[in-house]
Amino acid sequence: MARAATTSDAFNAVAEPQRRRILALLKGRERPVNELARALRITQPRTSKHLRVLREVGLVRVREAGQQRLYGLDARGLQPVHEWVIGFEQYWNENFDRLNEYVKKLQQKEHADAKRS
Amino acid sequence: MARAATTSDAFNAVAEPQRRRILALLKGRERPVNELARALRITQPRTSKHLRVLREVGLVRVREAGQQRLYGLDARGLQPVHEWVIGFEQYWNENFDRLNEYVKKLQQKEHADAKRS
DNA sequence: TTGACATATGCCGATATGGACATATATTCT
DNA sequence: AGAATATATGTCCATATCGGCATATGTCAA
Repeated sequence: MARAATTSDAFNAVAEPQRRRILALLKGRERPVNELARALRITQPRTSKHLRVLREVGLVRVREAGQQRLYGLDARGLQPVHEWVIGFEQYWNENFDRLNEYVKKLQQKEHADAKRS
Repeated sequence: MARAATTSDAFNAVAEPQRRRILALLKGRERPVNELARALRITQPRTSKHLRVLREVGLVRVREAGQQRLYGLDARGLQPVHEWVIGFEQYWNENFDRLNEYVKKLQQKEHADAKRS
């Protein structure tokens, strides 16, 4: 076997910094390829290829507009990512850590009390 | 230039399905490598390598426990991912779409009214 | 010390990528 | 039709994986 394809899902599409920047640029309004390329300061072919990946995983859609193609954001594909990561929220939450320690201390105290009696 | 390293940040670490599964298995309790390998049905070396990546980006921590090494979740590194994706929430939200259309219709109506008067 | 068990690494092979460049394709203008 | 503009693709290169396998390293038990 070999390396897994990174083009297959939103997680992988979004793992590429440039692609994240493209998505950010598409918030709110559509943009033609060249505008994106200029904004990102990368070549047009490269931009097109990143857009292709984003298109294939459904994170952007294209609309023909004369000579140019307007790319627009379709953020629905990001929901799975959000749902996955949200499943870990309680584990990075500071409050949770504190609660956790609090509970531990309570248990230790109980233990000590039990011994004493 | 060549392909960008995927080992460098949480986004990339999490782009790998097996690694996501490992993180999920570490919710709540620590686990030794072999247990993870068995649960994922992948070889031990492979498991160790994925754990190494996760360790390098700080998503897991290790604790020596005699012969074995217990891996535990450190989800704080997932916060950047969460924050990034949350920035797109309004764009995939159905309510937002509806509101959007509603506004458009209002504008059209206004336009029509203006013409009529 | 020797053996069993748990993990981490090194090496090799196959392949997917990201990037640069040249070029094909499509559309608009003159 | 021919030129200019906007995009998409194909090819080539260098490199970063992912996986399997063998093996080094470390720990505990007899």
